[in-house]
Amino acid sequence: MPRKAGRPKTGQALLTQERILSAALVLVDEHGVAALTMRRLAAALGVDPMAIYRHLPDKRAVLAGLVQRVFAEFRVPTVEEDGWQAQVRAFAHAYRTLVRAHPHLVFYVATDGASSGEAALMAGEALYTALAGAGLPPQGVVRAADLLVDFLNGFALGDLSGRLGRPGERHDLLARLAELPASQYPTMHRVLGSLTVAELEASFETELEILIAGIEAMLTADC
Amino acid sequence: MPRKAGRPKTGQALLTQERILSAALVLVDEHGVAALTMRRLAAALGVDPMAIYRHLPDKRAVLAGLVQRVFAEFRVPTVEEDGWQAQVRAFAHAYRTLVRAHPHLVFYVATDGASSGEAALMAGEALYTALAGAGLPPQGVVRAADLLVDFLNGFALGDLSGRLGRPGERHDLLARLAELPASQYPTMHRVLGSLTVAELEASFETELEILIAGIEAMLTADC
DNA sequence: ACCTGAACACCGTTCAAGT
DNA sequence: ACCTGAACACCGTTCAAGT
Repeated sequence: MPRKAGRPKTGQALLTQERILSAALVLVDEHGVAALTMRRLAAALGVDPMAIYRHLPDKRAVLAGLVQRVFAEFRVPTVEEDGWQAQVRAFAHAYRTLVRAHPHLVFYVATDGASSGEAALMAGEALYTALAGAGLPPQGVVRAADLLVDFLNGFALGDLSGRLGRPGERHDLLARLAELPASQYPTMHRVLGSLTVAELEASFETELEILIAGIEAMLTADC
Repeated sequence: MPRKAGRPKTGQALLTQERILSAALVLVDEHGVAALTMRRLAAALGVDPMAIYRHLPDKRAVLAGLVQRVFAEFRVPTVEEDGWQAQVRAFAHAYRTLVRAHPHLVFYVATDGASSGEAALMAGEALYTALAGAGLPPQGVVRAADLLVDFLNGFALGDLSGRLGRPGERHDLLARLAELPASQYPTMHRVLGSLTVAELEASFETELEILIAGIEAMLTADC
Protein backbone atom coordinates (compact mmCIF):
# COMPACT_ATOMS: atom_id res chain seq x y z
CA MET A 1 0.00 0.00 0.00
CA PRO A 2 2.47 2.67 -1.08
CA ARG A 3 1.33 6.20 -0.47
CA LYS A 4 1.29 8.69 -3.28
CA ALA A 5 3.85 11.47 -3.28
CA GLY A 6 2.82 14.98 -2.33
CA ARG A 7 1.21 16.56 0.64
CA PRO A 8 -1.21 14.13 2.24
CA LYS A 9 -4.91 14.93 1.88
CA THR A 10 -6.78 16.04 4.94
CA GLY A 11 -7.85 13.04 6.93
CA GLN A 12 -4.45 11.45 6.65
CA ALA A 13 -2.28 11.85 9.70
CA LEU A 14 0.32 14.54 9.03
CA LEU A 15 3.90 13.66 9.74
CA THR A 16 5.18 15.75 12.64
CA GLN A 17 8.22 15.83 14.91
CA GLU A 18 6.00 14.53 17.67
CA ARG A 19 4.81 11.51 15.73
CA ILE A 20 8.32 10.77 14.50
CA LEU A 21 9.81 10.90 17.99
CA SER A 22 6.99 8.78 19.42
CA ALA A 23 7.61 6.09 16.84
CA ALA A 24 11.36 6.33 17.44
CA LEU A 25 10.89 5.94 21.19
CA VAL A 26 8.82 2.80 20.69
CA LEU A 27 11.53 1.37 18.45
CA VAL A 28 14.29 2.19 20.94
CA ASP A 29 12.43 1.07 24.06
CA GLU A 30 11.44 -2.22 22.48
CA HIS A 31 14.51 -3.16 20.49
CA GLY A 32 17.39 -0.93 21.53
CA VAL A 33 19.20 1.98 19.95
CA ALA A 34 20.68 -0.18 17.21
CA ALA A 35 17.15 -0.81 15.93
CA LEU A 36 16.64 2.90 15.41
CA THR A 37 17.18 3.28 11.72
CA MET A 38 15.87 6.06 9.52
CA ARG A 39 14.49 3.42 7.20
CA ARG A 40 12.86 1.33 9.91
CA LEU A 41 11.52 4.47 11.52
CA ALA A 42 9.99 5.49 8.20
CA ALA A 43 8.50 2.04 7.77
CA ALA A 44 6.94 2.23 11.22
CA LEU A 45 5.38 5.54 10.21
CA GLY A 46 4.24 4.21 6.83
CA VAL A 47 6.29 6.79 5.03
CA ASP A 48 9.26 7.14 2.71
CA PRO A 49 12.56 7.41 4.63
CA MET A 50 13.23 10.86 3.21
CA ALA A 51 9.98 12.24 4.54
CA ILE A 52 11.55 12.33 8.00
CA TYR A 53 14.17 14.77 6.83
CA ARG A 54 11.50 17.44 6.32
CA HIS A 55 11.01 17.49 10.08
CA LEU A 56 14.37 16.64 11.58
CA PRO A 57 17.74 17.45 10.02
CA ASP A 58 19.35 14.05 10.51
CA LYS A 59 19.59 10.97 12.68
CA ARG A 60 21.53 12.72 15.43
CA ALA A 61 18.62 15.10 15.78
CA VAL A 62 16.23 12.18 16.17
CA LEU A 63 18.31 10.78 19.02
CA ALA A 64 18.70 14.21 20.62
CA GLY A 65 14.97 14.78 20.34
CA LEU A 66 14.38 11.45 22.03
CA VAL A 67 16.55 12.41 25.00
CA GLN A 68 14.79 15.78 25.22
CA ARG A 69 11.44 14.09 25.20
CA VAL A 70 12.37 11.53 27.81
CA PHE A 71 14.00 14.12 30.02
CA ALA A 72 10.93 16.30 29.77
CA GLU A 73 9.09 13.65 31.79
CA PHE A 74 11.45 14.30 34.69
CA ARG A 75 9.66 15.78 37.65
CA VAL A 76 10.99 15.80 41.17
CA PRO A 77 8.03 15.47 43.49
CA THR A 78 7.93 18.09 46.22
CA VAL A 79 8.12 16.14 49.39
CA GLU A 80 6.07 16.86 52.48
CA GLU A 81 8.48 15.14 54.81
CA ASP A 82 10.97 17.41 56.52
CA GLY A 83 14.66 17.25 56.01
CA TRP A 84 16.88 17.77 53.01
CA GLN A 85 17.61 14.05 53.05
CA ALA A 86 14.05 13.26 52.05
CA GLN A 87 14.29 15.68 49.16
CA VAL A 88 17.56 14.22 47.99
CA ARG A 89 15.97 10.77 48.12
CA ALA A 90 13.01 12.06 46.12
CA PHE A 91 15.36 13.41 43.46
CA ALA A 92 17.32 10.18 43.32
CA HIS A 93 14.23 8.01 43.01
CA ALA A 94 12.73 10.25 40.34
CA TYR A 95 15.91 10.05 38.28
CA ARG A 96 16.13 6.31 38.72
CA THR A 97 12.53 5.89 37.63
CA LEU A 98 13.23 7.99 34.56
CA VAL A 99 16.22 6.02 33.34
CA ARG A 100 14.63 2.69 34.15
CA ALA A 101 11.69 3.59 31.96
CA HIS A 102 14.03 3.87 28.99
CA PRO A 103 17.00 1.66 29.75
CA HIS A 104 18.37 1.69 26.21
CA LEU A 105 18.78 5.46 26.39
CA VAL A 106 20.78 5.56 29.63
CA PHE A 107 23.99 6.48 27.91
CA TYR A 108 22.42 9.33 25.98
CA VAL A 109 20.43 10.62 28.94
CA ALA A 110 23.52 10.51 31.14
CA THR A 111 25.57 12.20 28.48
CA ASP A 112 23.12 14.81 27.13
CA GLY A 113 20.56 15.02 29.89
CA ALA A 114 21.67 18.29 31.33
CA SER A 115 21.50 20.08 28.01
CA SER A 116 17.90 19.07 27.62
CA GLY A 117 15.84 22.11 28.42
CA GLU A 118 13.50 23.21 31.16
CA ALA A 119 13.19 19.89 32.95
CA ALA A 120 16.91 19.80 33.69
CA LEU A 121 16.79 23.28 35.18
CA MET A 122 13.79 22.44 37.32
CA ALA A 123 15.44 19.27 38.55
CA GLY A 124 18.66 21.11 39.25
CA GLU A 125 16.81 23.74 41.21
CA ALA A 126 15.12 21.08 43.33
CA LEU A 127 18.40 19.35 44.10
CA TYR A 128 20.34 22.54 44.79
CA THR A 129 17.57 23.79 47.05
CA ALA A 130 17.64 20.59 49.07
CA LEU A 131 21.41 20.71 49.47
CA ALA A 132 21.55 24.42 50.20
CA GLY A 133 18.81 23.84 52.76
CA ALA A 134 21.07 21.32 54.43
CA GLY A 135 23.42 24.16 55.19
CA LEU A 136 26.11 23.46 52.62
CA PRO A 137 28.07 26.38 51.19
CA PRO A 138 27.70 27.00 47.44
CA GLN A 139 30.71 24.94 46.50
CA GLY A 140 29.54 22.11 48.71
CA VAL A 141 26.15 22.18 47.01
CA VAL A 142 27.70 21.84 43.58
CA ARG A 143 30.05 19.05 44.65
CA ALA A 144 27.35 17.07 46.42
CA ALA A 145 24.98 17.48 43.48
CA ASP A 146 27.65 16.33 41.04
CA LEU A 147 28.43 13.34 43.21
CA LEU A 148 24.79 12.34 43.41
CA VAL A 149 24.24 12.65 39.67
CA ASP A 150 27.43 10.76 38.94
CA PHE A 151 26.29 7.97 41.22
CA LEU A 152 22.84 7.89 39.64
CA ASN A 153 24.28 7.65 36.15
CA GLY A 154 26.79 5.05 37.19
CA PHE A 155 24.15 2.95 38.89
CA ALA A 156 21.90 3.18 35.86
CA LEU A 157 24.77 2.05 33.67
CA GLY A 158 25.47 -0.83 36.02
CA ASP A 159 21.84 -1.81 35.95
CA LEU A 160 22.20 -2.26 32.22
CA SER A 161 24.73 -5.04 32.82
CA GLY A 162 28.08 -4.97 34.43
CA ARG A 163 29.94 -3.10 37.10
CA LEU A 164 31.64 -5.44 39.54
CA GLY A 165 28.65 -7.69 39.01
CA ARG A 166 24.88 -7.39 38.96
CA PRO A 167 22.11 -9.95 38.60
CA GLY A 168 23.74 -11.53 35.57
CA GLU A 169 27.30 -10.38 35.89
CA ARG A 170 27.73 -11.13 39.54
CA HIS A 171 26.97 -14.75 38.84
CA ASP A 172 29.70 -14.85 36.21
CA LEU A 173 32.06 -13.42 38.77
CA LEU A 174 31.07 -15.96 41.37
CA ALA A 175 31.41 -18.80 38.91
CA ARG A 176 34.90 -17.72 37.89
CA LEU A 177 35.86 -17.23 41.49
CA ALA A 178 34.63 -20.70 42.39
CA GLU A 179 36.95 -22.24 39.83
CA LEU A 180 40.02 -20.68 41.41
CA PRO A 181 41.71 -21.70 44.65
CA ALA A 182 40.43 -19.64 47.57
CA SER A 183 43.98 -18.61 48.29
CA GLN A 184 44.22 -16.54 45.14
CA TYR A 185 41.55 -13.97 45.96
CA PRO A 186 40.96 -14.63 49.65
CA THR A 187 38.95 -11.53 50.52
CA MET A 188 36.57 -11.88 47.60
CA HIS A 189 36.10 -15.52 48.48
CA ARG A 190 35.36 -14.78 52.08
CA VAL A 191 33.15 -11.74 51.50
CA LEU A 192 31.12 -13.06 48.61
CA GLY A 193 30.97 -16.58 50.02
CA SER A 194 29.35 -15.43 53.24
CA LEU A 195 26.43 -13.72 51.55
CA THR A 196 23.16 -15.10 50.29
CA VAL A 197 22.01 -14.42 46.75
CA ALA A 198 19.55 -11.85 48.06
CA GLU A 199 22.24 -10.08 50.01
CA LEU A 200 24.41 -9.94 46.92
CA GLU A 201 21.86 -8.04 44.93
CA ALA A 202 22.67 -4.44 44.30
CA SER A 203 20.85 -2.15 46.64
CA PHE A 204 20.13 1.27 45.29
CA GLU A 205 18.75 2.35 48.64
CA THR A 206 21.80 1.34 50.62
CA GLU A 207 24.23 2.97 48.23
CA LEU A 208 22.17 6.13 48.31
CA GLU A 209 22.18 6.18 52.11
CA ILE A 210 25.97 5.86 52.22
CA LEU A 211 26.19 8.81 49.91
CA ILE A 212 23.79 10.86 52.01
CA ALA A 213 25.81 10.02 55.09
CA GLY A 214 28.84 11.41 53.28
CA ILE A 215 27.02 14.65 52.64
CA GLU A 216 25.99 14.80 56.28
CA ALA A 217 29.64 14.47 57.20
CA MET A 218 30.44 17.49 55.01
CA LEU A 219 28.21 19.61 57.19
CA THR A 220 30.37 19.16 60.25
CA ALA A 221 33.69 19.20 58.40
CA ASP A 222 35.53 22.20 57.01
CA CYS A 223 34.73 21.76 53.31
CA MET B 1 49.75 -2.22 -3.65
CA PRO B 2 47.21 -5.01 -3.25
CA ARG B 3 48.53 -8.06 -1.51
CA LYS B 4 48.22 -11.41 -3.11
CA ALA B 5 45.77 -13.90 -1.69
CA GLY B 6 47.00 -16.81 0.37
CA ARG B 7 49.15 -17.21 3.42
CA PRO B 8 51.69 -14.44 3.53
CA LYS B 9 55.29 -15.45 2.98
CA THR B 10 57.63 -15.33 5.90
CA GLY B 11 58.92 -11.83 6.36
CA GLN B 12 55.45 -10.37 6.01
CA ALA B 13 53.79 -9.51 9.28
CA LEU B 14 51.24 -12.17 10.13
CA LEU B 15 47.77 -10.98 11.00
CA THR B 16 47.05 -11.78 14.63
CA GLN B 17 44.41 -10.91 17.21
CA GLU B 18 47.00 -8.74 18.88
CA ARG B 19 47.77 -6.71 15.78
CA ILE B 20 44.06 -6.38 14.94
CA LEU B 21 43.18 -5.13 18.40
CA SER B 22 46.10 -2.73 18.47
CA ALA B 23 44.99 -1.18 15.20
CA ALA B 24 41.40 -1.07 16.42
CA LEU B 25 42.45 0.69 19.62
CA VAL B 26 44.31 3.34 17.65
CA LEU B 27 41.24 3.90 15.51
CA VAL B 28 38.93 4.18 18.52
CA ASP B 29 41.22 6.32 20.65
CA GLU B 30 41.85 8.75 17.82
CA HIS B 31 38.47 8.95 16.13
CA GLY B 32 35.87 7.38 18.38
CA VAL B 33 33.94 4.14 18.31
CA ALA B 34 31.97 5.16 15.24
CA ALA B 35 35.22 5.16 13.28
CA LEU B 36 35.76 1.49 14.11
CA THR B 37 34.66 -0.25 10.97
CA MET B 38 35.69 -3.67 9.80
CA ARG B 39 36.61 -2.14 6.47
CA ARG B 40 38.58 0.76 7.91
CA LEU B 41 40.26 -1.58 10.34
CA ALA B 42 41.27 -3.82 7.46
CA ALA B 43 42.57 -0.83 5.52
CA ALA B 44 44.65 0.23 8.52
CA LEU B 45 46.13 -3.26 8.57
CA GLY B 46 46.70 -3.33 4.83
CA VAL B 47 44.48 -6.34 4.48
CA ASP B 48 41.18 -7.46 2.97
CA PRO B 49 38.24 -6.88 5.35
CA MET B 50 37.46 -10.58 5.46
CA ALA B 51 40.93 -11.46 6.68
CA ILE B 52 39.93 -10.18 10.11
CA TYR B 53 37.24 -12.82 10.38
CA ARG B 54 39.88 -15.54 10.51
CA HIS B 55 40.96 -14.20 13.89
CA LEU B 56 37.84 -12.73 15.45
CA PRO B 57 34.30 -13.97 14.86
CA ASP B 58 32.67 -10.59 14.29
CA LYS B 59 32.69 -6.91 15.14
CA ARG B 60 31.25 -7.42 18.61
CA ALA B 61 34.25 -9.58 19.37
CA VAL B 62 36.59 -6.81 18.25
CA LEU B 63 34.95 -4.39 20.64
CA ALA B 64 34.91 -6.94 23.45
CA GLY B 65 38.58 -7.68 22.82
CA LEU B 66 39.31 -3.99 23.01
CA VAL B 67 37.67 -3.71 26.43
CA GLN B 68 39.55 -6.78 27.62
CA ARG B 69 42.81 -5.35 26.43
CA VAL B 70 42.21 -1.96 28.01
CA PHE B 71 41.03 -3.48 31.26
CA ALA B 72 44.09 -5.69 31.36
CA GLU B 73 46.14 -2.52 31.92
CA PHE B 74 44.29 -1.99 35.20
CA ARG B 75 46.57 -2.30 38.17
CA VAL B 76 45.79 -0.96 41.61
CA PRO B 77 49.08 0.12 43.14
CA THR B 78 49.71 -1.29 46.58
CA VAL B 79 49.93 1.70 48.79
CA GLU B 80 52.46 2.12 51.55
CA GLU B 81 50.38 4.67 53.41
CA ASP B 82 48.25 3.27 56.21
CA GLY B 83 44.54 3.33 56.29
CA TRP B 84 41.91 1.79 54.08
CA GLN B 85 41.07 5.28 52.84
CA ALA B 86 44.41 5.55 51.07
CA GLN B 87 43.80 2.21 49.37
CA VAL B 88 40.33 3.25 48.26
CA ARG B 89 41.81 6.44 46.84
CA ALA B 90 44.46 4.42 45.03
CA PHE B 91 41.77 2.23 43.47
CA ALA B 92 39.71 5.24 42.46
CA HIS B 93 42.64 7.03 40.87
CA ALA B 94 43.79 3.93 39.03
CA TYR B 95 40.32 3.43 37.57
CA ARG B 96 40.05 7.06 36.61
CA THR B 97 43.41 6.95 34.89
CA LEU B 98 42.31 3.88 32.98
CA VAL B 99 39.10 5.33 31.60
CA ARG B 100 40.69 8.67 30.84
CA ALA B 101 43.28 6.94 28.71
CA HIS B 102 40.50 5.63 26.47
CA PRO B 103 37.60 8.05 26.79
CA HIS B 104 35.71 6.72 23.79
CA LEU B 105 35.46 3.33 25.44
CA VAL B 106 34.00 4.51 28.75
CA PHE B 107 30.59 3.11 28.02
CA TYR B 108 31.93 -0.31 27.09
CA VAL B 109 34.40 -0.45 29.97
CA ALA B 110 31.68 0.57 32.43
CA THR B 111 29.30 -1.95 30.95
CA ASP B 112 31.59 -4.92 30.31
CA GLY B 113 34.56 -4.16 32.52
CA ALA B 114 33.78 -6.64 35.23
CA SER B 115 33.51 -9.53 32.80
CA SER B 116 36.97 -8.84 31.54
CA GLY B 117 39.21 -11.41 33.06
CA GLU B 118 41.98 -11.48 35.59
CA ALA B 119 42.47 -7.75 35.95
CA ALA B 120 38.91 -7.28 37.19
CA LEU B 121 39.39 -9.95 39.83
CA MET B 122 42.65 -8.47 41.00
CA ALA B 123 41.12 -5.03 41.20
CA GLY B 124 38.10 -6.37 43.05
CA GLU B 125 40.33 -8.14 45.53
CA ALA B 126 42.22 -4.93 46.20
CA LEU B 127 39.06 -2.94 46.77
CA TYR B 128 37.37 -5.59 48.89
CA THR B 129 40.48 -5.99 51.00
CA ALA B 130 40.63 -2.26 51.66
CA LEU B 131 36.97 -2.11 52.65
CA ALA B 132 37.06 -5.26 54.74
CA GLY B 133 40.15 -3.86 56.44
CA ALA B 134 38.09 -0.82 57.35
CA GLY B 135 35.99 -3.11 59.49
CA LEU B 136 32.90 -3.35 57.31
CA PRO B 137 30.83 -6.53 57.40
CA PRO B 138 30.64 -8.52 54.13
CA GLN B 139 27.44 -6.87 52.98
CA GLY B 140 28.87 -3.46 53.74
CA VAL B 141 31.95 -4.26 51.69
CA VAL B 142 29.87 -5.18 48.67
CA ARG B 143 27.64 -2.12 48.98
CA ALA B 144 30.50 0.30 49.43
CA ALA B 145 32.40 -1.24 46.52
CA ASP B 146 29.35 -1.02 44.29
CA LEU B 147 28.83 2.59 45.26
CA LEU B 148 32.41 3.49 44.51
CA VAL B 149 32.38 1.78 41.12
CA ASP B 150 29.05 3.37 40.26
CA PHE B 151 30.47 6.77 41.11
CA LEU B 152 33.61 6.15 39.10
CA ASN B 153 31.63 5.11 36.05
CA GLY B 154 29.24 7.99 36.42
CA PHE B 155 32.05 10.49 36.77
CA ALA B 156 33.80 9.07 33.73
CA LEU B 157 30.58 9.38 31.75
CA GLY B 158 30.16 12.95 32.93
CA ASP B 159 33.72 13.73 31.94
CA LEU B 160 32.78 12.76 28.42
CA SER B 161 30.31 15.64 28.33
CA GLY B 162 27.25 16.24 30.37
CA ARG B 163 25.89 15.55 33.79
CA LEU B 164 24.53 18.71 35.40
CA GLY B 165 27.31 20.49 33.62
CA ARG B 166 31.03 20.09 33.11
CA PRO B 167 33.62 22.28 31.41
CA GLY B 168 31.53 22.64 28.30
CA GLU B 169 28.07 21.81 29.55
CA ARG B 170 28.22 23.88 32.67
CA HIS B 171 28.74 26.94 30.55
CA ASP B 172 25.63 26.14 28.54
CA LEU B 173 23.74 25.84 31.79
CA LEU B 174 25.06 29.14 33.06
CA ALA B 175 24.27 30.87 29.80
CA ARG B 176 20.69 29.60 29.81
CA LEU B 177 20.31 30.51 33.44
CA ALA B 178 21.58 34.02 32.77
CA GLU B 179 18.83 34.56 30.22
CA LEU B 180 16.09 33.82 32.72
CA PRO B 181 14.91 36.04 35.55
CA ALA B 182 16.67 35.17 38.79
CA SER B 183 13.31 34.60 40.41
CA GLN B 184 12.65 31.50 38.34
CA TYR B 185 15.49 29.34 39.62
CA PRO B 186 16.62 31.32 42.66
CA THR B 187 18.83 28.71 44.31
CA MET B 188 20.71 27.87 41.14
CA HIS B 189 21.23 31.54 40.49
CA ARG B 190 22.54 32.18 43.96
CA VAL B 191 24.71 29.09 44.24
CA LEU B 192 26.23 29.17 40.77
CA GLY B 193 26.49 32.96 40.70
CA SER B 194 28.62 33.05 43.84
CA LEU B 195 31.29 30.72 42.49
CA THR B 196 34.29 31.43 40.29
CA VAL B 197 34.88 29.44 37.13
CA ALA B 198 37.60 27.46 38.89
CA GLU B 199 35.29 26.64 41.78
CA LEU B 200 32.67 25.43 39.34
CA GLU B 201 34.92 22.85 37.83
CA ALA B 202 34.13 19.31 38.72
CA SER B 203 36.35 17.99 41.43
CA PHE B 204 36.98 14.30 41.36
CA GLU B 205 38.90 14.52 44.62
CA THR B 206 36.16 16.28 46.53
CA GLU B 207 33.43 13.95 45.33
CA LEU B 208 35.59 10.99 46.27
CA GLU B 209 36.17 12.37 49.76
CA ILE B 210 32.43 12.82 50.33
CA LEU B 211 31.94 9.23 49.35
CA ILE B 212 34.72 8.03 51.66
CA ALA B 213 33.16 10.03 54.48
CA GLY B 214 29.93 8.16 53.81
CA ILE B 215 31.72 4.85 54.15
CA GLU B 216 33.32 6.05 57.38
CA ALA B 217 29.85 6.81 58.69
CA MET B 218 28.82 3.22 57.92
CA LEU B 219 31.42 1.99 60.38
CA THR B 220 29.75 3.61 63.34
CA ALA B 221 26.17 2.96 62.19
CA ASP B 222 24.25 -0.30 62.31
CA CYS B 223 24.48 -1.31 58.65
C1' DA C 1 4.54 22.50 1.39
C1' DC C 2 5.15 17.86 1.84
C1' DC C 3 6.23 13.47 0.25
C1' DT C 4 8.40 9.92 -3.08
C1' DG C 5 12.13 7.42 -5.43
C1' DA C 6 16.38 6.70 -7.54
C1' DA C 7 21.06 7.00 -6.56
C1' DC C 8 25.58 7.19 -3.93
C1' DA C 9 28.85 6.03 -0.71
C1' DC C 10 29.09 3.51 2.83
C1' DC C 11 28.21 -0.71 6.35
C1' DG C 12 28.79 -6.14 8.35
C1' DT C 13 29.01 -10.60 6.81
C1' DT C 14 28.49 -15.14 3.73
C1' DC C 15 30.44 -17.92 0.48
C1' DA C 16 33.48 -19.44 -3.11
C1' DA C 17 37.94 -19.04 -4.71
C1' DG C 18 42.92 -18.45 -4.79
C1' DT C 19 47.86 -19.86 -3.02
C1' DA D 1 46.10 -22.28 6.88
C1' DC D 2 45.43 -17.84 5.60
C1' DC D 3 43.98 -14.36 2.64
C1' DT D 4 41.20 -12.25 -1.39
C1' DG D 5 37.09 -10.74 -3.90
C1' DA D 6 32.53 -10.74 -5.41
C1' DA D 7 28.07 -10.48 -3.68
C1' DC D 8 24.03 -9.50 -0.48
C1' DA D 9 21.25 -7.11 2.51
C1' DC D 10 21.51 -3.45 4.83
C1' DC D 11 22.79 1.76 6.30
C1' DG D 12 22.37 7.57 6.17
C1' DT D 13 21.77 11.13 3.10
C1' DT D 14 21.66 14.13 -1.52
C1' DC D 15 19.14 15.51 -5.21
C1' DA D 16 15.50 15.64 -8.62
C1' DA D 17 10.87 14.80 -9.19
C1' DG D 18 5.94 14.37 -8.25
C1' DT D 19 1.27 16.51 -6.39
